Amino acid sequence: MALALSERQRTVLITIVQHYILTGDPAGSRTVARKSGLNLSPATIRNAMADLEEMGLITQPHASAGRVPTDLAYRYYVDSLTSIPRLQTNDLEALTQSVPSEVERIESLLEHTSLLLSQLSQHAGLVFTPRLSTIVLKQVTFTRLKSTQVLAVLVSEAGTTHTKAVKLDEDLSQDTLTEMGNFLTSEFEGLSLSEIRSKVLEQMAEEKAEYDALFQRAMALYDQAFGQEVDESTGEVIVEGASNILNSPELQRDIEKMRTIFEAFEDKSRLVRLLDRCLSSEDICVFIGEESEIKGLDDLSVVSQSYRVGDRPMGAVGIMGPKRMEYARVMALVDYTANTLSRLLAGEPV
Amino acid sequence: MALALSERQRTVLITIVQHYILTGDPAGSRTVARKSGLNLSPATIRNAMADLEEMGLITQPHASAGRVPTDLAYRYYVDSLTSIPRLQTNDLEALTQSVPSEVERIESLLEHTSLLLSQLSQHAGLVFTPRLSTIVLKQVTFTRLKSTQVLAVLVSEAGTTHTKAVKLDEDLSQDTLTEMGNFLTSEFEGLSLSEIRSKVLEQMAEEKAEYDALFQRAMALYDQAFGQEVDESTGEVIVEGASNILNSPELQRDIEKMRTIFEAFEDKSRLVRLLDRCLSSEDICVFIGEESEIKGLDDLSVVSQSYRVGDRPMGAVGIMGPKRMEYARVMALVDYTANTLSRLLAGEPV
DNA sequence: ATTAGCACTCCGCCGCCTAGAGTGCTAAAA
DNA sequence: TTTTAGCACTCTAGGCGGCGGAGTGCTAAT
Repeated sequence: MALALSERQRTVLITIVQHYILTGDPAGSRTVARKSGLNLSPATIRNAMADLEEMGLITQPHASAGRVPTDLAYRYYVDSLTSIPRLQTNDLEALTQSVPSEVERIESLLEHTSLLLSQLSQHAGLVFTPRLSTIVLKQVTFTRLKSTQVLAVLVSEAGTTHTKAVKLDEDLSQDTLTEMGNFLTSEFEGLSLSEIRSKVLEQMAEEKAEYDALFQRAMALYDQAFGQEVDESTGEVIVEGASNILNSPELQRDIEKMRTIFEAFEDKSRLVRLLDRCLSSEDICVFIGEESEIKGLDDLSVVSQSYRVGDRPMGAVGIMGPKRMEYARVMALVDYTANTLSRLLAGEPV
Repeated sequence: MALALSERQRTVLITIVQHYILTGDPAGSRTVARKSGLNLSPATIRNAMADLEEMGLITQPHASAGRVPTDLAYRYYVDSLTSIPRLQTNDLEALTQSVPSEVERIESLLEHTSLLLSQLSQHAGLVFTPRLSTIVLKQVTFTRLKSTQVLAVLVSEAGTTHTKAVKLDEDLSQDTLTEMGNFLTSEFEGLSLSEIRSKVLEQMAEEKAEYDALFQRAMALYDQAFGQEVDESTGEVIVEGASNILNSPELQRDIEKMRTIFEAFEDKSRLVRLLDRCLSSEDICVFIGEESEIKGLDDLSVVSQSYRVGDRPMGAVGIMGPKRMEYARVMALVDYTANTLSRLLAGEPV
């Protein structure tokens, strides 16, 4: 539903939102009259504000306070930022300085990214790692830990590793295991794990005679290690700088709210759902308050953008902060970071 | 310095500590008189309390409140728990139920352990992972990611993996890399990374002719991947359930304190120092307030115990909570968990 | 050595008030 | 018709005073 606002209403609304974001104080008619640039008296502004209140865009925290934006107003405000603004030059500097010249360990890179986002935004940083099914296989190896205990190690094209210990019925030698790994690698390299998954299921069902026994057992072993995992794994969530939430004056009042927020941060499984909604879109995503549909996050907003390798989305980065955040700046930050990360992962120079 | 307390003073002190731990309220002479079991009037208790106050064991938050234990009193209290108490049966049940029957992924196991500790203790759970130098090598492999980009993967005897991407000057084939990995594995399996480190340095210095060129280059590659890392790596810290800190009424008052606590949680590098102090001792460690020597943790206590594989300590588990915590219960919890973890990692049944 | 009694102190709470901010309404001005 | 000035009204934050309760330290009696 497109909101039909008069030019004046629009200006007043934007002024209120900006004022509130900047100061944290409700905006009164006097303040809006001065700040808006409209050459109108407070009384006139009051009329416009009454309209906006009726439309559910603003409210007063108590009867004789100024007006505060509702979630709807934030939505309107964010939608009115037609394009993602440019990065502020100081942010740009800070970012380019912190970009590592080389990726030594992807896991660390993602953690670092989350931390960086939190530090620059002064909110909580957020990074979703790829879910297993999207990963492209590069190599599989099996390491014999104990008599019937084997560690399956999978290396992806991006350079991430994924392991799982497997218990065997029989005691296989390291040589046999190595051979199995080679088999699987040569057969499946370059395929995504979900593709492999279906191939494995298919071929194990057929039990084609063209494959020798070793390969059959290798596939069984692979399936034992990563089969289920592929379907279930949702990827991880890396949250850094959660303590920044404690900076929000409007949340400091209510310890109970604070607790539910922190619990929401720790409940990774729910956060993952946001990823899905963000991955499907090319554009940057902004979830305001209840839009995240996560209990406990209804006092926060989440800004996130997916990062890609090649054309397909791998995961997402973002920040979580109070609804009263500098959307323009944060969106620029998140967008730039996602792009940089994409390029780093692709091995391109940045 | 051993504190010389009369039997009565001792009883009064313990009573105050226990009362405060249980209720969070300062203990007055009336309360202590009733609770202590001593058949004395409040007035008599008051005398003893005056003595204790003079010794710096208790204070009053304000002039007409009861007494509150100082850090010194907690120390005395903890020291007086001569042996680690038995686990409460309900805790024991909860623990045995949550112990996984099989270890599929050590990283997940450690995370799970931290979470478990936090849930049972209602404080923040803490797990230190082994530092690189103590790890025993099982296998090394190199995976060729791009023309001159190689991923080094190291599998430990315990089943953990450690990776690092390395940039090469020349483009080596996967076959060559595999051979290099095999060389290194056969040469170094069963040695700790720090032992390997010195061997590598030594042999690279000598450049013995008895080793062929491939092996020389393999060692150089290994060194590039893990050489520095071994000396620097401090292991990781896994903190779960940090939000439990928000439950402490005595901390809720002071948001600023809360912030520094959360920041301390996020500053992993400092937490690691505690590990060292705990690893060197066989016994369970209790750091009360400033004893942790970590800025921001001076309002908390840390209880931790190392876990071992075989005889050598690998890392530690623990909890962080308000100084006013049930030390007896928490210590039992941490000790039991550390032992269980040790056994799980050793592959023994639990 | 222990205890009862007492005067004293201090916090937390309640009710009261005031100053300030902001509103909605109405009537006058543009 | 739109805008503005004026005004009465409402509500909050914050300061002030006055308790009641809890706990203490001291002294004198047991």
